Amino acid sequence: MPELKIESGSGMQANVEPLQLGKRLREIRKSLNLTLEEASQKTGLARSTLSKIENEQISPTFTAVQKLANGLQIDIPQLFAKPRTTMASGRRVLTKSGQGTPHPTSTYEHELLSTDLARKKMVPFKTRVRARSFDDFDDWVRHEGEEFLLVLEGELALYTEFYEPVAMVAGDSMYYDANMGHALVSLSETDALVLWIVAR
Amino acid sequence: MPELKIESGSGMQANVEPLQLGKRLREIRKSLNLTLEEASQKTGLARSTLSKIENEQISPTFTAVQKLANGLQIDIPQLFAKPRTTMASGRRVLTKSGQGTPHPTSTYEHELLSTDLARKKMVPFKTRVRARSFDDFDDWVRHEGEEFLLVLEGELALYTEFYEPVAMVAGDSMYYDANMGHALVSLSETDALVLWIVAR
DNA sequence: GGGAAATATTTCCTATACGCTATTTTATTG
DNA sequence: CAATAAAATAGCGTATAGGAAATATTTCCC
Repeated sequence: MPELKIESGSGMQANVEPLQLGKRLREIRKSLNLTLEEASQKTGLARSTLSKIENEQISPTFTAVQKLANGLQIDIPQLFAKPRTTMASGRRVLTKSGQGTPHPTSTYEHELLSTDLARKKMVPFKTRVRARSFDDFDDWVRHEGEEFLLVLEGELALYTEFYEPVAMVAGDSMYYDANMGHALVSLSETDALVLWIVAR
Repeated sequence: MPELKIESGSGMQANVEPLQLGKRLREIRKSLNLTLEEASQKTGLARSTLSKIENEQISPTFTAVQKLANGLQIDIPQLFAKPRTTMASGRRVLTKSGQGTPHPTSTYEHELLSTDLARKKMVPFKTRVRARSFDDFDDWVRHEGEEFLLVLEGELALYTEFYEPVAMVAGDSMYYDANMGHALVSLSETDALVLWIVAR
């Protein structure tokens, strides 16, 4: 399959230079290896209509754009946005079980599940919360961003600033604003295991 | 690769819900303290046209949208983007095991682990990949953002566009750019269970 | 509340987007 | 290279977006 090409010279404001929607759409369709006929099936728009849009012979209505976005699985802001410079396209990092980068602290034992994290949107950990860790709990953790956690093993309590603490068992998950003070303590005799993801 | 058509209601897609462009535009115009007449002057579109667009009586062409964006000094991606306002400080959402919002498709069974997801940075799923789902695999999934996944149960293969497929077992995790085509298939006789997080 | 000014909506006409079918162009195969 | 298939484009009728002016609605005085 062909490489997804990314425009380089698009200005940041859409009004500065007139965003070549048709060209963009053609590139996307090509990168998906679709013919006009196939794209037509997926989007519900006629072959000829797609052709005209791509050749900038007509200016699609917003409903047409919606059908396009839905059918080709592209989201609309992305369609109009200037190309972002993120992680190089085609990158992936596999972490085999237990092979993450260790990161121990007194209460927790973090295992970083993805390297090269500077440019990423999320930072995934697998964290072992030591048994009976309540004594070590003195102050809230608090930082920018949002967190998601899923209990993999054991039982623990999540303390959060504006709420009562909540007990969690394997399978339970929590999503919260990391600016709100938070802390995890194990309730069980054995360690608890948690998947922990932080987004900036 | 075998034949199958693409699900349009996968829930990971950004544009499943209608997106009320007209309502949005009216809000913007009001917030700028502009009358239809003034907006008309700035955009070059007729009063009546603006009115119809705001009342969703017509679907503006892309050229009309460009004029609007130009005249009112808004950039187009922003116009279509969902409200990016971060979650109100101090918020949290607990999801007990098995109590997420179900979201079934032909190959996968998604359980959404956090409600009110539009404003969040991450969208967490727990996904059951049906046993022997290989036959259903037709085309890459591809969208804006980055994904992290952790295998909770079973064995499966992650196919990614620029690499060889990789086999994963419980405890293995993967971080990748979602613009790169990707697809998960189960290798085992039983279903596989995966934690899946998408960041925009 | 009545009247006038400001603002928004509706009407009607013209311009153009969209779909169907025909035609041209590009790719494939012997 | 010819013949054929596949894909993209063009032509034309119909549906709908866009603009000018008329009508309706709201706002603001007194």
